[in-house]
Amino acid sequence: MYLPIERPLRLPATIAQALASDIQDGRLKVGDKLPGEQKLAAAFGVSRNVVREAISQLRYDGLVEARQGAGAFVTSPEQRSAFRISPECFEKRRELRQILDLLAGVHATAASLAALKRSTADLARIRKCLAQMRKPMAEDPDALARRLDAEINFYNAIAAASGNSYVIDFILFLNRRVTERLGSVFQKNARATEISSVVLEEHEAVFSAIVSQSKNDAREAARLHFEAASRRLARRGDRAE
Amino acid sequence: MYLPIERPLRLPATIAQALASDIQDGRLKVGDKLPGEQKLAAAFGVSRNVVREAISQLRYDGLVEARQGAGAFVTSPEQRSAFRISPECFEKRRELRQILDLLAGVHATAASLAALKRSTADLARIRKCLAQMRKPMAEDPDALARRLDAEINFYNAIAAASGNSYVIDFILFLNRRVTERLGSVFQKNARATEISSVVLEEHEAVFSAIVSQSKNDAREAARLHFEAASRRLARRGDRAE
DNA sequence: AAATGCCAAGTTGTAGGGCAACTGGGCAAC
DNA sequence: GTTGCCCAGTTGCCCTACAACTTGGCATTT
Repeated sequence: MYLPIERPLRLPATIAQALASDIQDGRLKVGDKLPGEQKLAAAFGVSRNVVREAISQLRYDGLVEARQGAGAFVTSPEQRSAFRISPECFEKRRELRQILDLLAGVHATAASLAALKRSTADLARIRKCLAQMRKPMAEDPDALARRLDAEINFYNAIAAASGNSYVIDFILFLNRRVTERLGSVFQKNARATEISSVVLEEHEAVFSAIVSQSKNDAREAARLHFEAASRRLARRGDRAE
Repeated sequence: MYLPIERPLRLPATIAQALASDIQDGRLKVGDKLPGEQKLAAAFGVSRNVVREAISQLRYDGLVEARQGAGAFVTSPEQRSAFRISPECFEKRRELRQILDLLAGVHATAASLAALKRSTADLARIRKCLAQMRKPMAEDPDALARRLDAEINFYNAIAAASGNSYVIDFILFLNRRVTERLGSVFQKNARATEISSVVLEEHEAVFSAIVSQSKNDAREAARLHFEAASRRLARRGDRAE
């Protein structure tokens, strides 16, 4: 019933964010030297350990580079070692649409690869997810969640069949977050407990293309679904906001 | 002339990798509690601070979740908060091809969006990069590097014109690494100081589609270029390895 | 017996000190 | 001018201590 209460950010994370936004907003430029750990500790009023953990996170993302004996320096954007999408990015609907655009291309690739490489076991798993989506759902509070789960599983299964671990990880990484957020959007116009026949046809088109191993059709079908999803999100946005 | 010598990994990073691979390889399953920080410190023979920094990195990536007073627990893969591609992934040619497949889809999206939204200023920037690629290069040691730079800049400029910050970041994040690695592959058959007319035509097709604002053509042209690049890499692999 | 309140051990979070390893700049000797 | 050295400053690592918190068990109460 109740969600776990939101815990305040720890000190290292707070300081890491502060420093990261200093870099992002240009208050610290590429090549600049960060203040020493002792000075930062004094400035933020925390111990040096906390500052060290904060800088360790920045270094881990490749935002800064620490040279022992010299200091920590802001690195150029090209050498970041991670592509991070923080949870807040999913809040704004505009951001969400941009992420959906990015996802569309990756899902298209995944479907295309899956059409090429799918095993019969892959096919069985995907078919099972599709059957789950076709089935009408009971009208209980979890109906929407289960519907979204079914769609996630379907596309995760397709990604898994692609055999490309980077595509798999990327889709696994984004799918649940995006879908959870989409769910909260849909929930406002609370009537979407069932997958509309239009959407279902989009999914089935992807599946049948994978069955017949036609990679171009699969790519197009996946792309069309996610572009349509993006448009549907925009329309709901027009109505709701 | 000499490259800076390779520095050994710091202790926290080493321990973070050890723990991460324990999770990756299933020695620590989802929901498991990690050994306490003191025990880990004793086991690795380091101080608790080092262990803390290591766990801080894992937590930052969402691999584990630390609850004060309870312990650190392995989280499920879906809630990872970052998509990370470590530098080693670019070493193996097979991995590189998989990354190229992923990139193809994203670049296709970028080109498509760029065709829709490009301003005349965007167009000018992209055109300039294209001209840079057309120009024959002087035969000096840096020729290959400059050639690759020109191709990076071209596709970075297209990404920038897409207006989608996630697409931009993702492409900026991957392009340079992939291209550097491609460069070292090409360098072995040292003769690629100039962009072949075939490849140049692929680039020009992308550009002209963006000029004429035909998003479908742009998407296809970009996809075809990166798929062709992947095939070329595979062929070189056959010869060289 | 069941529910409640409380305590104690264990764990993570933060503080603050200290030393080793290293860097960069200035200075003296050559 | 070049070399070698020293020194202040910085990061990397270690140590101890305490605060904040969780968990499980025990005692108390109902």
